[in-house]
Amino acid sequence: MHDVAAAAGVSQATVSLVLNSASGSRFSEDTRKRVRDAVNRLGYRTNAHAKVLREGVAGMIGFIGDSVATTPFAGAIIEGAQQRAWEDGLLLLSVNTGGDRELEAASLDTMLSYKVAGVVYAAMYHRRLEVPEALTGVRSVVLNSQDRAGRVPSVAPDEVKGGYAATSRLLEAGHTRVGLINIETLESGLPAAVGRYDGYCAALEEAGLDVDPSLVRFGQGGELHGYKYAMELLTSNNPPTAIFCANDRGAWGAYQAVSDLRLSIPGDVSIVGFDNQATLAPFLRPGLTTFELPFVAMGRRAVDLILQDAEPDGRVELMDCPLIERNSVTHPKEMP
Amino acid sequence: MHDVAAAAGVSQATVSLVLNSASGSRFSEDTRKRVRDAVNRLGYRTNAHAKVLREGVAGMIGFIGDSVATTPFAGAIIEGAQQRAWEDGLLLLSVNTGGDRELEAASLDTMLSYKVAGVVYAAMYHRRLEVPEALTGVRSVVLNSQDRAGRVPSVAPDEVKGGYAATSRLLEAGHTRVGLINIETLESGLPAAVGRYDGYCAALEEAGLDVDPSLVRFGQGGELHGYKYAMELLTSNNPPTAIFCANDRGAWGAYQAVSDLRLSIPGDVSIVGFDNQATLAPFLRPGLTTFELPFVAMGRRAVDLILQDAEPDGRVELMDCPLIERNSVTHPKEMP
DNA sequence: ATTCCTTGGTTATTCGTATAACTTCTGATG
DNA sequence: CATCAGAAGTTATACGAATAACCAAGGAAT
Repeated sequence: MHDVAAAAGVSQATVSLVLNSASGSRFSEDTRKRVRDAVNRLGYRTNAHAKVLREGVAGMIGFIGDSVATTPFAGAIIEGAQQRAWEDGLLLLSVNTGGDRELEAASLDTMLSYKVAGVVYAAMYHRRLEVPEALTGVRSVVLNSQDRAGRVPSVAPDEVKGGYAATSRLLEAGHTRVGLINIETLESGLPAAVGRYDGYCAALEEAGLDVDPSLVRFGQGGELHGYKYAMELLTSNNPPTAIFCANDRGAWGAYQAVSDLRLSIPGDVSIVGFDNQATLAPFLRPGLTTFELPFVAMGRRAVDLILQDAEPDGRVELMDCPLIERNSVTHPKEMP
Repeated sequence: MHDVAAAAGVSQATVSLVLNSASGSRFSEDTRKRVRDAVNRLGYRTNAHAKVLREGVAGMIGFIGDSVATTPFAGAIIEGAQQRAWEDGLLLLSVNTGGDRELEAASLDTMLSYKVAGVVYAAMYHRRLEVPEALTGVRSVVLNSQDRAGRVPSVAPDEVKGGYAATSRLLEAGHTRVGLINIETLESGLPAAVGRYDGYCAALEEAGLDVDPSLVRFGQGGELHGYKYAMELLTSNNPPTAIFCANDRGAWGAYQAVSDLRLSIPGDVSIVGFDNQATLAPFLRPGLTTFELPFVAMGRRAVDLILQDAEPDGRVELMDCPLIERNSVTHPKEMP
């Protein structure tokens, strides 16, 4: 900046003021032009660190994820966060810890020494977690999970609403016997499992139907369990005409079971998935109707909260999972 | 740091020297202890910007990707880069541009103003690309692609070797009629298509076999083309006993074709894929034998080059694609 | 007794930017 | 004619750490 000043024949302060002050008429047009020319001629670029040193806060947001970047699933979360940050001219300082608490603490420490404007603490899958000690006192948001201690605001998918919407989609098509293949037991406490189940029950109840335990299965989220439980449900003596699979991988297993039983989707049985797994759901035949976890939106929202300097309370913000309509749902056979 | 100095009853310089100088005996043990105690008591954390301002270079590496984070595929690339960076205590300053050159230039500019130690320019898929103007003169590496102008060093997968290894795997199992379903035409110039094809030819040649054009197909990488071309190959009057699908999605299509023809894998036809797509290859029945793109290793290597201050030439470093053995390959039927 | 080394510090300066406070000049006004 | 008000800049300082250069005191060597 001193070089630019010298080249333009003005003082360093003038250069700074010309480059930064929005209030127009502080300097003569002539001077402003000389400064801008010198800047271009010399290829001057401001030193962000000097600026931060003076101002106290950097144009960066810390992003700590357990394995977000690697997960095919949740990579979009980082994308959303970064998009939103860039809208305010901020960059993301990111680290994937792979769950290593030591690395987590060390990298968080480094981030804080860089005076990040805030920290997003993102989890690969929706759960209740303990945020690191050093995060208290720092502007931060838990993403795709919830702070168990309830001190840091969280952004997470609305699992209940999702399960409700998925089940409703099938009920509205006219089904009255709707099976559920869940991803985990309720005892696991996994919000995705518990929430989607609750939504399933709520939708049935609202439609005046009872929850029939013989139509509900709890697996481990793999396609093997999807296959096994779909087989069980469809070969029972009073089979469902539709199945809500609480994740797409389970749905894939169900597809294989349906195929092995020489039945067809959606003609004989309608299926709704969950997750809208990019490398799976669109490629199944027929295309799987499913619900999308709003990763990009959640990433955006988390950064939003930081930029808006949200109250550091334990508020949990739940975001809608939009329906991705494809071709695996139709009305039940009996009804025209 | 001044506060710490005051609390410990020494000068700021002493604090700095005690905290940083490796050479032990500069100060008395007593003084050192007083300083360390004060640091802990006050919860002092160094201000990285002040340090950078003096030293001229930050403990950060810029990472610019076109869509790397979102791609289920290549997210691992960012993981590898970050791992390697952190081994030297550096953080990744990352941006996904989605291919927007303007955003790219702007974010690169911001990164440079943060005095990053170097910039990794990563592409979602392997191709030849133009690096941004501002990158010249900056320590940088092109990742998962190659600089067309040949000025920036590149790290990319060894497609030829991969194609060669995939084909060899089938030849070694005893197959002599090996089909190829490629992901693109050779005219596309796509290194993955051209390289894997070249490797295929080289392996056949080495085995003393001719390349039979009737066994080779060029698609667009989707499972639809995989299905179509596998159908063509397998219903021809002299069908192959094994197919090398140049990507896993194509292999998936081929699986469906095999299934529709009431044939079995690997009994009737062996299949090798490419990409080891995490959400696909392990879940096919039988598990797909395929090759992995070394994303983590490439990410690591790119940062490595930056940290080692590699010569800024157009060198291309090719990395091996390891074989992921599953169950889709066996010897041909005729041979016991 | 002077010089010289060692130990254990301190002082002063630098990095690049932002900005409060000051200066100088030119017209206009009472 | 004194003064007051903008316009157009400049000067000086602070942000926080690192480090070259300096200093003081105590012993050892000459």
